Amino acid sequence: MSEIIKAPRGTRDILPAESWKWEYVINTAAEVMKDFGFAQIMLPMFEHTELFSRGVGETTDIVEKEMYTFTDRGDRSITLRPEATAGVMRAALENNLCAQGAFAKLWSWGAMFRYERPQKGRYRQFYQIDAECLGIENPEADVEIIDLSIELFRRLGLKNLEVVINSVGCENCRKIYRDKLYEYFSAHKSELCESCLARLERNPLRILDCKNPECGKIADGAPDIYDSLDDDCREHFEKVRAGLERLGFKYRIDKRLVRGLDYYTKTAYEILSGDLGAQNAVAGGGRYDNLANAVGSSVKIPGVGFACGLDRVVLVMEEQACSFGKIPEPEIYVVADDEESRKHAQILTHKLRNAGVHVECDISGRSFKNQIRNASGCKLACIVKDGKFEIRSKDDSGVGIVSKILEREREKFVDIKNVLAQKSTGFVDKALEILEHERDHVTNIKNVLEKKRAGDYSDGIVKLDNLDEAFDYLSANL
RNA sequence: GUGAGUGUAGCGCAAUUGGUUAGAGCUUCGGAUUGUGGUUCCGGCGGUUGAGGGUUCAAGUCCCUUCACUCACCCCA
Repeated sequence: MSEIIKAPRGTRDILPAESWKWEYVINTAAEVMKDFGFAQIMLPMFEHTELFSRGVGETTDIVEKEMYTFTDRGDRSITLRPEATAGVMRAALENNLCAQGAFAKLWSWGAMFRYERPQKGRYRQFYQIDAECLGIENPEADVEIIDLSIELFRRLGLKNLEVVINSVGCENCRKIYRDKLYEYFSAHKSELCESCLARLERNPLRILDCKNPECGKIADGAPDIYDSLDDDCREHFEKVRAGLERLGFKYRIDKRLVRGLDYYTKTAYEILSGDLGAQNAVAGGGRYDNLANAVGSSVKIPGVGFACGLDRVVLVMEEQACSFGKIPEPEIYVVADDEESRKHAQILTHKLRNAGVHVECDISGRSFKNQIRNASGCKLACIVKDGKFEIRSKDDSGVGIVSKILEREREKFVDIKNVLAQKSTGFVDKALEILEHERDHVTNIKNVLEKKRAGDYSDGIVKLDNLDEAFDYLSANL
């Protein structure tokens, strides 16, 4: 027991009980992406370390302490991707997807890796759905990306979401703002928490993000980023806002929203869920106009995109009891009695599956009885016995045996008559007991008869003499 | 990296102030029963109580170490 090797910390197996839900989410995402004109791109899960250290930013937490980095046999420094955007950009540059003013709308999904302490909604190997629009500076691209992410959640049926946006300005604005913040916070050094003191030197914007209430108070009085935005950035932000309003989206502006990755410029946004734990961001994204240059491009390739945490989406959907479509379960269960019947059952199952039907047939050697027990969940059961095929439909259950039950009832009434006639001790109770006991059967008959009145005259049991007939019947009656 | 909580059958749980052979339920498998179809009954499988050490006549229970999980900080999706 204790010797079994376990999955590494922060990783997990998405088991059959869960995986069908994931499939639904990914399929839904694929549909939304198609409707928005985004094409799928599949990327390596590891890249040269430099891509992330330069793209994401040397001073970010991701690069400083969260990357899975190793040296391969060729002495190259390799890193398991901690996020998707840098890789998408790399692929676009390498394959000239944005050459000569062309633009690309790309989406992808897959595993990301970050070395962090796991907790609710956070894993070391986690999954993201990711969409990027490369080569467009126009704010309408920002709006489309935000629209896309909201539409994805709308289709998945998520409730209780909040869209939060901000502008972090371009490189120039940010430099100016950064200096202002540095000046401001330097004057309050003694009141800042330990980590904020470190942030002051490296990235004062992060202090705005601090959840420490003391730091929060000081941050409240900090200079406003909007006073540092130049005309272009301000106009861009206004246009994004106007676009969102045009589409009827509600959003909140949060001046403290600072994305943790250095490449963001201008638009930054997050979609938060109230039904997650402390890790309440279900998606996040924004614009990154100088990522391309950071990873070595000589031409400027602007971009906007977002990433959505799949693990968290599934978590929230479960929390909110959202639909994941249909649970995959067999439409037909083929039950076999003896060795000879098992052979027929096997062939019939094979033929039905050839025809694209989800069929189950026992392969473990279960008893006839247990096979039937298992079949009871299916819409149709085909029982193979003595070379004959008997098909029973779940919906019509019991229809074929009405007469048998009625006969039984008649016997019961005779019993009651006898009991009453004897007038022994407690005879009334005994008679009532018999009637009570049979009440279920009576309502069963009632249901069956009502079905018949509704026009359903099949008796629920179809007897067929050979395999081909059984196949034809089953194919036609799904 | 820091803090708190939890580890007992495949799953979710129980076991008196430390006291006999660690128990039922669900699942699974087999049998009986019926209207051969979600019923009911009987039975089988299933455990080094996360691991290691200590205290004790005696440890699932107390102490230490370690590992894992969970939640939170940090940060993010």
